[in-house]
Amino acid sequence: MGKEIKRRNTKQRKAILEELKKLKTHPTSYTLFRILKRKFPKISLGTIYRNLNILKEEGKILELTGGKYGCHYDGCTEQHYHFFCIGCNNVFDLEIPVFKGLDKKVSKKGGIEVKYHRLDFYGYCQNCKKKGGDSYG
Amino acid sequence: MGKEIKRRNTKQRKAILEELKKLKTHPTSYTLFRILKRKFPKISLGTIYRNLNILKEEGKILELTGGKYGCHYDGCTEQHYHFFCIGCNNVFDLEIPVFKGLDKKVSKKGGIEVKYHRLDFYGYCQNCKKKGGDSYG
DNA sequence: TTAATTGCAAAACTTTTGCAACGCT
DNA sequence: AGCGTTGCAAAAGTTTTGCAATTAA
Repeated sequence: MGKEIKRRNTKQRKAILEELKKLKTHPTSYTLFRILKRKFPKISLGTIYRNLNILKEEGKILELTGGKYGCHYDGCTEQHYHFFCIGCNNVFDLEIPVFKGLDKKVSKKGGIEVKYHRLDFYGYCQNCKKKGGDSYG
Repeated sequence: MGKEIKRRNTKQRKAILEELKKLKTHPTSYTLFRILKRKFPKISLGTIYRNLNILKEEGKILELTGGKYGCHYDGCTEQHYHFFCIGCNNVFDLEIPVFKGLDKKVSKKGGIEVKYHRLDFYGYCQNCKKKGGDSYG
């Protein structure tokens, strides 16, 4: 409806999206900032945040709200589920089938309008499992 | 292991837990702060945060990391799933059966150690559905 | 050319923390 | 009495924003 903004394809925005598509360990905004600084030494956190919000709005990336601070970002927008390692704080994609039809079922049962769902698993990744044993709790 | 701390049962902590058990719309820390201020006009946000962390550590409440800012808190620690209304920002419990055994299955398949999972639904609640129609998108 | 974007700095917001006074046990 | 807890204020961490300069189209 309102004012359409004509986006430009800046080097910075391109690089952020590219990095997100490449990385398997979905980084936080700050991690992304440190990575991008290698290529753009003067890049600012403001630019990172602005572009993450734009890319999210355009549906090109996913925002994963896993921890208390700092969302993690995912360059793959196909629906899939995630595993959050509580040892190393990394986030991994899981290759388990998506529950299709679940949203509709829940909508009907609850009298609500479910748009999407998110299924997150928490625990220790292969690496942290090896290192920590069960001292982790 | 280390130093066991002997907790005291203060009025403030008791009231916070009580409020959380009572409310169906799981509040954020700040909402809780405003509610508790009615009973304790001088209560501070620091007290809210400290107690939420203690209660969480004691396993008496659940921390729901739904939005970018501000976790929501739930006074019920039985495993269950949640619905986040993207209209009014409230969070509701869902009464759908829990996927038992899912954690084990995913652990095996992924070579990881899943401790628990979280299933969140997003959309419009009964109220917001009525008000907004599909202008919400 | 021109309007979106950047880098920078400051502001806004959430959460934590140091400390003296207070209050459970 | 002893020490965990509170309220307050300041600090730390995350995210947004105003603005002049830059840059993609």
